[in-house]
Amino acid sequence: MDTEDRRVRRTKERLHDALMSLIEERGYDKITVQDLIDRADVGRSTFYSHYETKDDLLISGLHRLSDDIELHMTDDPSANDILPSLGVFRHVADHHELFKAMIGSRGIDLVMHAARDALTERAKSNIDRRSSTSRNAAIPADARAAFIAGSLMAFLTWWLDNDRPHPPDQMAEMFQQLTTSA
Amino acid sequence: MDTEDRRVRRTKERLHDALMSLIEERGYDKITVQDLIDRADVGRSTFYSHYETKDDLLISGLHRLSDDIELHMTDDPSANDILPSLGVFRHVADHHELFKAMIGSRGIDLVMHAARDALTERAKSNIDRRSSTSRNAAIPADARAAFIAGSLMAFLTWWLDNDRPHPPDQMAEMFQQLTTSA
Amino acid sequence: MDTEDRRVRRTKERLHDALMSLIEERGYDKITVQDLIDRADVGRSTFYSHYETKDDLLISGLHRLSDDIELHMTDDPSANDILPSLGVFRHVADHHELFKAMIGSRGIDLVMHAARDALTERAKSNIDRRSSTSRNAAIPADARAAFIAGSLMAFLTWWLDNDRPHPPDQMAEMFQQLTTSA
Amino acid sequence: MDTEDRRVRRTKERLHDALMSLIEERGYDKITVQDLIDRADVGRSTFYSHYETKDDLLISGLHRLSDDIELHMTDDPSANDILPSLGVFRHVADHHELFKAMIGSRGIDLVMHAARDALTERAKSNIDRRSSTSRNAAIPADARAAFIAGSLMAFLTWWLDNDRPHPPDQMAEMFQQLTTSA
DNA sequence: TCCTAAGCGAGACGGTACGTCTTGTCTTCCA
DNA sequence: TGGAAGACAAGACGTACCGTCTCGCTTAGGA
Repeated sequence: MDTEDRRVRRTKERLHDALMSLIEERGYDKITVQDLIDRADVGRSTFYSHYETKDDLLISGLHRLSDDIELHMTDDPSANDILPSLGVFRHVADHHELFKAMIGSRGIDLVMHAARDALTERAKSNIDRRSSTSRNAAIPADARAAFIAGSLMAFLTWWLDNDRPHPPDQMAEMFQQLTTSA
Repeated sequence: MDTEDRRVRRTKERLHDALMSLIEERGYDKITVQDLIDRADVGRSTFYSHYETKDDLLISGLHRLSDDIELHMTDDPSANDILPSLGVFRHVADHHELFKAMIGSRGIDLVMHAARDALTERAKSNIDRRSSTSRNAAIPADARAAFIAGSLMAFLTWWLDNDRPHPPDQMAEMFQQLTTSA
Repeated sequence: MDTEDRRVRRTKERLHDALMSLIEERGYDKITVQDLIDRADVGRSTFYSHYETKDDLLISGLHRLSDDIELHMTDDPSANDILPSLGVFRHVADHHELFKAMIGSRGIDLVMHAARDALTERAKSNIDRRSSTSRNAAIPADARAAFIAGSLMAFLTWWLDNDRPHPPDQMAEMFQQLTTSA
Repeated sequence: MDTEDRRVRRTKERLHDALMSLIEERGYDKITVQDLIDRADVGRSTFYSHYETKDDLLISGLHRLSDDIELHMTDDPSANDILPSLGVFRHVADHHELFKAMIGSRGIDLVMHAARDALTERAKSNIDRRSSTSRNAAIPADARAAFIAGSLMAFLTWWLDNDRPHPPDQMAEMFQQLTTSA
């Protein structure tokens, strides 16, 4: 994978760029594979040799983002929380046009699902680490993790739907407060 | 609506039945309008004269369910919670084959979205009623409601994904515990 | 087949017309299915619900022509020949632009093949009828028929390739002369 | 052409062998350039540097065959016929698997066309040689030649289609008989 | 009792996007 | 330096659904 042809890398790059710009222009659902390859100046079969579907292209793009989020997170002063949400709010704020454009489309579900899975996993490992010390749980760690991650997604969705009425740090603060009992 | 032709009602009935049985057989995504009308023994144009899309048929079916849920809810001893979740868990348990069959399909997102919206609204009004007495919120009622409803959906999803490892009343109990700080 | 939907008939009509006009415009090989349906103002799936391929459309069109040829043939004064060729030469002359446009394309082979098969069959039955009276053949009737029909096609091809240097009746005369020993 | 690189010759050799074996395996139409270069172990660009298309490769292979036929022909005792057909029937019999495999494919038309052209030319020159002595023709030499060559092809086709029911010498005899009046 | 309009089944249709396939060109790298 | 390897643009293909439409049939409910 790291010894990928330079041409291949450029092709993928162009496809991702095309996807992003098209999402902002007309929304994820209204994009066809033809649109993508026209914009990216790429052959149809080339597209299909790299990605299975439009969704595949979107998801594969998320991996890049998640690395980015990771950075935000490690900077997080509240790193001792189960889910250091500040990084997430910041990241979403940074790309809010993109997220806004995706709302209402089927694509947002894909993104949300992938994000929730990643966050759930992270929450799970944080809970496990902590549980070794404090034993209080009548509630399975899995369930707690799913709850926390899902809550964050819901909170995030509300935030975006309402055009981010509060800054990221306030959002993180509220989220922290709402989940102290978890 | 209540003066609806008897034939019309029967047609709709057959379409909903067809949808439900097909969902359990092969999952929501793999159903086409053609499948529906074949199964329901209904003409193509008849389908489109009643519903705009397959999604429309699904959503319209949810209204029946929500009435059903309402019943569960009013029976709920924990009716003084912001969201009386027990009824929801019970209802989902009652139809778990259906929900299981929808998981992974695009349809579940529609259902979840509709359900979350309904729950959010309910939570909102409960919070408002309560807030008039106790004034504690640095957190907007909207956000609280979205958080609560979203959390419930996430918790529900985890429950279904893991084949309902606990009975509804235990789930409701846990949910209650996790959201006391909200 | 004769109780065919009026709409269906019109659709087929338009497709055949489109094919013919496009053949004359740019030659059979350069026509795509998309061209056909654009010209005929017909949906892609409609095309495929009636015909399997472009070739299929062409061949199915030949049946109409063969009826036409049949007429020419029965008028033929030389109807006692094994193959009354005059009708064929006349028919080809009537549509020479079409045939000219097909020369060199893959389509001409389809047409020629179909025509040869039809003519072979006709020759065969004529020979059989005659053979009952005069028994002279060391050569199987099948072979004779194939020979006669193939010869006519070859003669026809030469005629077209050289821009019909002789009128149909002269051509028929020559053909008659060349095949007396058959 | 005769100073062709040894490597080049080997490459061409392998491509022709690949073509022949693939034709017998699955028929001409089902062969792609990719199949050919895989079988011949040759690079894609290498193929295109030597041949323009798959058809080109096929046709270029025919030249070898025609040399072979030429040998058969000169051996022919009936060399005073307009077309010494015995050599042709023998040659086809020698390669009947190949020809059988091509029947029904688009490739047979290419071969037939090329063969007919060669035979027509040969017939033409024979007729011209003879005509200087016997003057009988109301029929142009061109037309006669086309007729003879086309007849032979048709006869040949019938022979192959019916799995060569008679030996080559009998076929040549019949053909001779059918074309005495030409 | 008739008759007239709505509801309906059947299914043809135009249209859009899909994922596959093959072609011929072009680039890179190796022997 | 020529050929193998193979990525690529291009674009036709046949398939799958969609939502619209026309057509008769049937089946009440009002005249």
